[in-house]
Amino acid sequence: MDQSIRRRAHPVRPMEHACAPAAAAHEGTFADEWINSRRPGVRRLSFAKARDVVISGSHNRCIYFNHDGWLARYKILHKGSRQILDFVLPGQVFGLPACLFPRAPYSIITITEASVSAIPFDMTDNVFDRDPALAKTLFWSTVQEAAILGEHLTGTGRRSAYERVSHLLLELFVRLNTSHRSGEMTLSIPLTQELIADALGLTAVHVNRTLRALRQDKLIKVDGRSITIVDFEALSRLSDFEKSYLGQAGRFQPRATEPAALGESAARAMEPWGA
Amino acid sequence: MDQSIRRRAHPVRPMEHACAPAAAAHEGTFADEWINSRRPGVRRLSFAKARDVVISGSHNRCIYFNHDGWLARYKILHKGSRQILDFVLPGQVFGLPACLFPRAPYSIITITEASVSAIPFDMTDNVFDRDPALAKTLFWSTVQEAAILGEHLTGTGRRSAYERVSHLLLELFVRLNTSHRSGEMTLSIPLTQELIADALGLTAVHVNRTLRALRQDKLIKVDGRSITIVDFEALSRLSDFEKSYLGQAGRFQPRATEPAALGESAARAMEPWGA
DNA sequence: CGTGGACTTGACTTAACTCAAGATTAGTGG
DNA sequence: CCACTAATCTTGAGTTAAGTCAAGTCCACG
Repeated sequence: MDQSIRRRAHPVRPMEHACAPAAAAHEGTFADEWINSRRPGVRRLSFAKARDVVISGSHNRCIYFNHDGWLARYKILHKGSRQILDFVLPGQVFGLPACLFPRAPYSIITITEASVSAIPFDMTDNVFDRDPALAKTLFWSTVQEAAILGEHLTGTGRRSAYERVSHLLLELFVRLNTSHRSGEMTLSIPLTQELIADALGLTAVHVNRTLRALRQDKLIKVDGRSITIVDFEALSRLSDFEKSYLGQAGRFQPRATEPAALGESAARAMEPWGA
Repeated sequence: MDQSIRRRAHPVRPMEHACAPAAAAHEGTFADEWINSRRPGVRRLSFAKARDVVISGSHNRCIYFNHDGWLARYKILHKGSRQILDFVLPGQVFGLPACLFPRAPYSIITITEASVSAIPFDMTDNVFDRDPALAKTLFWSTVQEAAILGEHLTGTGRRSAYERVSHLLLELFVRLNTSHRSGEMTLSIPLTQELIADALGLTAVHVNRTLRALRQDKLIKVDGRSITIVDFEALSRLSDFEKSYLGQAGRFQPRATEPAALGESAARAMEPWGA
């Protein structure tokens, strides 16, 4: 049966996708404290939906920590088409290349409302010596980013639309850590079909048809902006999904509002360096 | 011929080298000395053409420094198709993810004969403290890799075949530093049309037709394996080429056999950290 | 000097795109 | 809370860029 015409039981608002209730701006989360303890001068910022945080071609003096929103790294070509390189999920660091290169190689836009910490960053003041923990985190996040980009490149280069959409859903599923909640195979994502299309190098129209096909093949269910993975195994097989490229965690911190989890996850993020 | 069979023909010779006894060539170049002075235990290895140096899914205990060959990072999908993520040029470091992840996210194969240095690498022994220079180099090379992957992703996702081929040629031109030699717009590349196709997410047949079109449009000239850029400006414009994503150098070291150049370039590679 | 790899080209197919028009849904102000 | 508007989603019909299949040619090299 066609899931798309089912009425949604619960209206979904953007912030609810974002893994955390919107914290009051001044009410510092644990992540704030952690960051502040190492880097004075950190500012907390709130962005509305669809705001550019980093603009391609410009130079930045901050890197950012995303607390609770979704963002997208993207490029625009002269013909006007957009390629989304990757989505930035809660707990991820972003904006590093805009600091390292004289001109940021891509823009970063908010997909939902987002509150982020802007962390002053200057490579010339020898971060590697002064703050090795930060350096390691940045290193690790860059390594992860490269792995994800490689996987996305493989997708746009060699996978069919059907495979690409499947792969993206599985990737998001794993990165959102939903796996914990055992049987729960439903993910709530704030992505429009157009965003999905731009991430996969397809058109929105074709993503629509592809989702329909996946529904009809009983591999997924769609209910508004929430998607249920019906047959994880089949999707993995058909799309060559192998989650190891996502690393242990896939992100730096699972919940902005769960101090314990942060500590745990930060430790895990550092693990490769024996921290 | 059936493609899946042809693809399977990629020689896969598990290396007995993995940080094992040095194979050959004791005449160390300057690069050797430089690397050795910081990392004892470095071994010089020689690879024939079409040998896998890193195999997807395996774990490594070495990173590699490429002295003089060309290599390609690639993935194979279950249908047998191959996506080349990027080419490794002389002077580049590679193989880091195979050390950091339990399973290497991609394979790396030699395109030409190549002599490389295998550098024992263990994240758990706190490289960041013990050898900050190496850490910085690895960081920088990863940042560069991510930028290049992002550009390639944009290509396969949103550019036409015509644009992709143009863009690749310009990228290689810039990365090979040929720009120095003023008017000289000819580059000699060891790539078959099949390799180009696999890097761009196209078929070899279509790359062939595309090159013909570029020739007919008087944008390039092709003479065997050497290609001349006839109209750099036009190619840049049509393919949205903007070289800044390649960073200053694009690589760590221009020539393994040019000590002076190495020092110069290594310094430039470190520059972002004020080294 | 012949054999396999790389390159060419033609004829045909197809996955994905484009255009277009409705149907739903979400967001806004009154 | 409703009405209005703008996104977003959906589907059909026709187009096209790129793929597939096939049959050569041109070599480099053992």
